[in-house]
Amino acid sequence: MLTVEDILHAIEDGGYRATGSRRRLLETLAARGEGFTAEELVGEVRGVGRATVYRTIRLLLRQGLLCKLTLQDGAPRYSLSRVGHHHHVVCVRCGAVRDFRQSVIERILKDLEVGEGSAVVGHRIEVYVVCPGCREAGVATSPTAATG
Amino acid sequence: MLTVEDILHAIEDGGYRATGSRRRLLETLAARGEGFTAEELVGEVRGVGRATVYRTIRLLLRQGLLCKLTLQDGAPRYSLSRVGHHHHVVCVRCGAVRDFRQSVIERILKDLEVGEGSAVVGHRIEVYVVCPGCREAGVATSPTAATG
DNA sequence: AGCATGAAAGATACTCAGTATCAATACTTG
DNA sequence: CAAGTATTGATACTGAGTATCTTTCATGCT
Ligand SMILES: [Zn+2]
Ligand SMILES: [Zn+2]
Ligand SMILES: [Zn+2]
Ligand SMILES: [Zn+2]
Repeated sequence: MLTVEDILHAIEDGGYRATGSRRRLLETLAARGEGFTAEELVGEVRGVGRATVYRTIRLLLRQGLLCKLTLQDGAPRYSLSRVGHHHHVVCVRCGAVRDFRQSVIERILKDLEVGEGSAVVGHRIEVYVVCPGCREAGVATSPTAATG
Repeated sequence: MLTVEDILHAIEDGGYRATGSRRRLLETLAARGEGFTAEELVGEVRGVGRATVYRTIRLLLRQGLLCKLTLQDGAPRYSLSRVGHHHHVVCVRCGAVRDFRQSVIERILKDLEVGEGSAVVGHRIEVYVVCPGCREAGVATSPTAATG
């Protein structure tokens, strides 16, 4: 997992400035690490405005330093990125995020290109779970809703 | 693919009424079929209010008659559902949607449960493409952005 | 250290997607 | 047809994010 300093360096390498606001934001963000909303950040980091929070998120997304993922209902959520292509396992209760990668799946999705006549330009995979902690604490989960 | 009558019957079977607004909405929606936004529907169906369009969308989603999918940037899009669990291939240019299913992937994602200690409650897979039509008409595509 | 310059920040207004409220209307059933 | 409930429309509102515009900060130069 990337550290605050790693990220600030990456920002500078991209030709942007490592400012105080960005540092404070990154520290807040790193303290959460796995799974948070933009508004949570806005609420938690003090002395940094809403617009700056969103601008920084956009910057980090562009640099590939942050992941934007989608809950079952479409609600957005962010997670610090690890290097390289990967996907996410998200707890539908607490929003905790875990990364994963399965080269088999990558190969299968790449092969879709052939049967399709279309150029594949990307994909998204999200796996929704109830994590062990939430399972203990919680009531019964409704089964997989029709995703399609 | 489901017809308007199929869907109206399913609505009635769910204990809801097959009203004129719902019929008109479904006809507009079926004419598009593959890939549209809620606001496009609002604009295209006449004599049906915004709130009703969104309410009907929500109803159809609950009944599994409609799919809500997510573009690369997180923008929402809808598509008439086919029966059973499946995923989507979406053109990033025109928004056309094609369904697909790969039992291999289903099995792999189910196995994640084991390595995870968590109960898998669902997943989402979206494959982003430039469809043949758009590829002809268009400029060069930027390669897969960091999805993670 | 002092200053010029452009990047970044703050405030605010705005857009887009979707929900809540509530009075008016349309279905259904007796 | 009347009563009662589901549905609708209008409108206001929330949540997520962007645009604009003025002020402030970081940098590099002297
Ligand atoms: Zn992948
Ligand atoms: Zn579908
Ligand atoms: Zn699946
Ligand atoms: Zn990630």
